[in-house]
Amino acid sequence: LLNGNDSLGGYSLDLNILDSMVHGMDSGNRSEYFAAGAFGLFSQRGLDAVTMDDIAAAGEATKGSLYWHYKSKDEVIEAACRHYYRQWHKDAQRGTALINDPVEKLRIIVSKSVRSCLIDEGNRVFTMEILARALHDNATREGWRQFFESVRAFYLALVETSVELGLLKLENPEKAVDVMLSAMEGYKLRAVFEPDLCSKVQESAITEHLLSLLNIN
Amino acid sequence: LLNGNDSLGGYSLDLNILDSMVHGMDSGNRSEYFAAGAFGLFSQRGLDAVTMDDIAAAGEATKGSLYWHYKSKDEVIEAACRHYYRQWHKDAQRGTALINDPVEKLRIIVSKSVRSCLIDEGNRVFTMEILARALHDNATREGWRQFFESVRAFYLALVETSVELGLLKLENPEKAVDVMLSAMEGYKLRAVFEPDLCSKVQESAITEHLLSLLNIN
Amino acid sequence: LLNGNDSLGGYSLDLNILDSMVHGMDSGNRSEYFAAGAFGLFSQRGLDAVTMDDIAAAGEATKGSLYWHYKSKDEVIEAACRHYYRQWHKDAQRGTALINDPVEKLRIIVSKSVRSCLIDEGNRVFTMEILARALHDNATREGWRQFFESVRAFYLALVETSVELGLLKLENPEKAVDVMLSAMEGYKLRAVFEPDLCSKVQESAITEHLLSLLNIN
Amino acid sequence: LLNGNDSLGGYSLDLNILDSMVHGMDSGNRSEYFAAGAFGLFSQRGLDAVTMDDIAAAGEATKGSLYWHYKSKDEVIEAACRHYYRQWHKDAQRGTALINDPVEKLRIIVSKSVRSCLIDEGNRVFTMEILARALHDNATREGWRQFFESVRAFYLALVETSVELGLLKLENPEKAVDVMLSAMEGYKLRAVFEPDLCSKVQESAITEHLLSLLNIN
DNA sequence: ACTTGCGGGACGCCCCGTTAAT
DNA sequence: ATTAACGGGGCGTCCCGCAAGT
Repeated sequence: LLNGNDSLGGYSLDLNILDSMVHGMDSGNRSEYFAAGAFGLFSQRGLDAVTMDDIAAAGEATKGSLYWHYKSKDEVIEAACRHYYRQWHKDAQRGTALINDPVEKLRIIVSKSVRSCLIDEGNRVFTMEILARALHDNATREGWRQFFESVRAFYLALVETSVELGLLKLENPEKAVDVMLSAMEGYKLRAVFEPDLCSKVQESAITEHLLSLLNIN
Repeated sequence: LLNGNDSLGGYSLDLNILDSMVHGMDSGNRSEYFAAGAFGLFSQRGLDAVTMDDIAAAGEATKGSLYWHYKSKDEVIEAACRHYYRQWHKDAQRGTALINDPVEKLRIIVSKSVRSCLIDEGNRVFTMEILARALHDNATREGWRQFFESVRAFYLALVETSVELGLLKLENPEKAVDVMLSAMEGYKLRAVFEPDLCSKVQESAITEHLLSLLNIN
Repeated sequence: LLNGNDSLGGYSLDLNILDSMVHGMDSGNRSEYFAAGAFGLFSQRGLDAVTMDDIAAAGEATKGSLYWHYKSKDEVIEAACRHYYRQWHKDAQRGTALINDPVEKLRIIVSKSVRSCLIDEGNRVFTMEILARALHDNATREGWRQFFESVRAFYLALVETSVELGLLKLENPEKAVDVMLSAMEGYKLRAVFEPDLCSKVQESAITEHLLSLLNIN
Repeated sequence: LLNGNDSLGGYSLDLNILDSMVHGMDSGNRSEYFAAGAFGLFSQRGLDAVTMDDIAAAGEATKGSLYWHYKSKDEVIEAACRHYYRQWHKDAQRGTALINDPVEKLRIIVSKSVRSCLIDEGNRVFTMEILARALHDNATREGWRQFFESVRAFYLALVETSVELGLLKLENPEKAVDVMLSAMEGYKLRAVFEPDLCSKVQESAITEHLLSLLNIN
């Protein structure tokens, strides 16, 4: 029988990082509050333009408190990243929890991803900031690499299940997922200087294009 | 008749920015020397990690001298961008000057672009830095937008000529170029955290993939 | 008759501070534990380089606990001083308790002092730290002054007793003690930058020199 | 024949560090002005209590300017030390330039040293601060060690010359100088908490005591 | 009595982009 | 074209309370 949870659970157990991304240990407490606020500021003004004082103020506290939770700005940035990663996985799982058909799941996930990664300006900006930082910071790069890998695995599992069940026809599922993800990143990058490309009007068009790369629709 | 220079000249006259990109006013003198050095430093260490002192030292001069040529760091960054833009266009024109077949031109340009924009790490890093800056700086964004537009126009002119001459079959040339460029940007973005994606080994594979999006080969 | 305790008791009753130095009220409890730990850290890293967190951690407790015992860093430093003062007096009394001959007592005390104040690096470093602090802090200065005065009185009592008993020949006992103590401080100060001066090899040479200033041996 | 300049010049050429102490390269310019001001502040308030802003203000400039001359507070402290070292040597040479008799020279130098190192409170305080710092900072320690060595050599040369000329009777000149210097340091240290010990009233008494250790008078 | 978690200002150093003087 | 000077913060850290638990 088709059981989405199983198929997902299968790899999610292997990738223990995903687990920590979904059920972060920081959730609920003050640290996460700071991280969420920092994420907001970072996505508005950029990593460098946000000071530790700003972050503290956004958390309605002072720097002294902030530095109790995180011992450096680097750690705050890292926490903001984890906040973002967790959000994506939470979103993905919330949206597909009740669905069984893997193709339908793919439709939902792609649609959600377009909305969250491309249309949502805050997320898009934050992502770009982090990637620019990743150019010169190993930890940031590695963090994003792992996140991206988990996303890729997420998609791949669904695609391969769909193919196995005969619901999808793809010669090379892995390559298809890669091309689709690259296309999404391409949109993201171009949106930096062509904001209209990722305006709400384009949402369905982009979604359909990405799905077509997975041979869906 | 098919005349590459004409077809290029056609729109290049319209886009007066392109002209300045190809025949930059700074060329040859001291300012351009600073800009080139700054470009090198920026692509190695990142925009913020490079100080005005570094740039001055790289140009074998002092900060005072640098400030005589450029009145702020912003202007130096802008100049480094122009340096990059010019380089691309010079490269593109040098490579296609003696070729008449537009499809062949496309092959060359795509191949060159892959090498220069994706394989070349310095350029790739600099591009990312600039795009991150463009997120919060209008001038930078506008500059890149114009550059990208000129690149797009460059490709489009060649594609449309090819189609008109029956050398290429494309239902929607504009969209094909867009998809191809998005794919290229996608590679660029993923290469940030997956360096192997743009290693020299992948050069031909990437080139072929991009050309296939233009229905070439 | 010769009674060491009497001669000592004589001034010790006048200087009630000495009493508290020998029978500290903090002894045994948690406060003293903190003070001893702080003393250790101070003599290794210096007063400023040690944070309240460090001291708390050294006492296997948290800062909150430390602040329950002492209400400021100043108080902790003061306590560390008392710890050091007490140690000296305990040491001096333990070493001479069973001896009756005041000259022999002097020999022992000088020898012990050399070992504890000059050869022992921890004590030497701590002393210097405290003296530097005393330059600008009245309380610290006054504390050290009283300690030094008690030490001086200790020596003087023994010297005067010896002279009275005809065991020692000194024209001006007070001056002799002063010169001897100054010489000891001189060694201490020079040892800061000439560590060999107070290495273990020099122990007996220094001791003999100091005793010779009291006309002993 | 007796030629003070020769005898002094003899070792001063050997100790090239002394030369740099007397004819400092910083003299006259702005850097030295900062150093002198810093020295003053340090000797009043202590090394830690003086901020870079204070030093800049004392030099009638801003922090930016100060940081142009010295790249860290450590360097400023080092410069203040050099300022002090130079001062001593200048003073010593100025005072003995026209004198030929080495014993007379010794009288003058000891007298001057008492006045400058012991009676002068600023110098005394600064010295103590530096020595406390030397406890944990190698560079400071080494600097002071070299200075002290140069002072010792200065005295020793005069003493040995005097002995050779039969003007002074000393079995072990080296030891005599050492004992005298230790005694001086002893006064210095005790003056921290017994200010009267180095009050102006005591000047001649101390001087005579120190000279007596060299068997003079 | 003693601990813990957390919060709060203050400020020091360092560095950087930028002008005057010259 | 250059040396010298200028302010303006940012990060990090520190010393210190406060509340609630045990």
